Amino acid sequence: MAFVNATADILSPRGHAAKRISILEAAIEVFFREGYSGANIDMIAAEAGVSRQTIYNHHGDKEKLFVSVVRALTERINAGIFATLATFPDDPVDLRGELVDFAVRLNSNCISNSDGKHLRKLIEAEGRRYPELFAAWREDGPGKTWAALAARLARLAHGGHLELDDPDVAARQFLALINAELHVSMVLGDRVDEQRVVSSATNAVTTFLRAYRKRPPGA
Amino acid sequence: MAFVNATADILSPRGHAAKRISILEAAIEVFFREGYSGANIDMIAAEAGVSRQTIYNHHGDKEKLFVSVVRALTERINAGIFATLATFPDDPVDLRGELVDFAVRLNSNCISNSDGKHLRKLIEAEGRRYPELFAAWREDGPGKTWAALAARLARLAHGGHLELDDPDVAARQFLALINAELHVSMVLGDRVDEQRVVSSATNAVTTFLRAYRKRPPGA
DNA sequence: AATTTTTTAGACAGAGTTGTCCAAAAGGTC
DNA sequence: GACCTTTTGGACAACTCTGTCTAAAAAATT
Repeated sequence: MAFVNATADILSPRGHAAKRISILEAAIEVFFREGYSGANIDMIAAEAGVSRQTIYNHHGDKEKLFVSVVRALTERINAGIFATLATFPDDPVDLRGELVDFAVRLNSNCISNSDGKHLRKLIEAEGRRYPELFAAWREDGPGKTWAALAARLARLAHGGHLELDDPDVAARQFLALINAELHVSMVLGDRVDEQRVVSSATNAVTTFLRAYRKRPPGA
Repeated sequence: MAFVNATADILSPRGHAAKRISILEAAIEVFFREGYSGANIDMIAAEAGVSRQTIYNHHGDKEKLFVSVVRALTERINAGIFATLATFPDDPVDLRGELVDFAVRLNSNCISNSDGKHLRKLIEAEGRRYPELFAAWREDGPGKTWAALAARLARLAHGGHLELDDPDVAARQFLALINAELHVSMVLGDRVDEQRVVSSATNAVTTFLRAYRKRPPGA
């Protein structure tokens, strides 16, 4: 029975579903490298170790495959971001050190890792061609993560560690500062080593705290 | 005489040279919209109001045309950035207000204008395919403009208006903060109205000055 | 082991693209 | 007006890509 079979595939990825995954991974890589127009199904088939027909069986056509790629990336990245946000310092002993550590985690696990690079490029390259798809990304991605980070910062302010006019603005600035020194390298695909991530995060947190750390009332 | 003719064309853009320019403008638009692979010569010819053969006469082939497009954009943008940098406050009466004005000018004239959007997308999409071309951009673009902005900030520090550890870091952070609230909109091609540019610049300068403004020694 | 599902390789038509060629037309120069 | 250069439109071969179709092989299920 085809139906029962398909259900089993979703639950335990072997055989049929294993191919689906390897097709998706290969498609991410090829769309990233070549862009939507430049990518062709044969490249993806070769990279996935699968015949062309199998791709059409699984995903219908090139455009549907592309949509699946974007959805898969968005889900994975969002999961990663929320997992990392859960490690945001709650009631810090060493505010500066803990913020730097958090910034480094956020950067290396979510923003400058391979999923992050892949999705960012697909959005920049094809966002205008698929408005509804990327509008969804925008709400689920930047929209939610900004709000979640703003809530965390607001809590620090409430706990007397920070002094914020507008947590949303502060959240966006925090993210912008974290990437200030890495942006160009990431766009051109240079290797971003851990050391530079740390130094960028350190500089970012230093500036952020100079602007937003609560100062003793008397001094 | 062909040679004399060509020279005249370069000096006064009419006839021959006028076509060259309209081809270049059309190519910018089409490469931006469709990407390198997705763009085709017939689209560019139609948009330029020119026959396909004329494009081949002027630019050789698709790849050479693309290189010309990137060079033209880079030159224009650099000229704009340096012109704007010349308006950086030298000995400010109202530091905050003048920095906000400068940030707004930099953003609307250089970063979020159409050349800026076009070049940014071409770099993101095709940078890895033309390493030497984009390495040149990187040195002429971010490299020089960062250094120039850093020098301006250092002068403000020397004049007693700011307190900087590292002018280079401060310059990159200043640029990052200016775009903190506009980045996503620009990537997806939304209309960025003047009001949001101003509000983003205001927030950026507020934070920047909280971190870097020289404080009276006693307080 | 028999049966059903999935995968494969290859061929294929249809469409699109690049870059060249050519003869006629248009434009500019002396 | 005669001459030279540039532009044009159209035709063209070579190539690439998508998506379909087939029959045979492989894999999974019962």
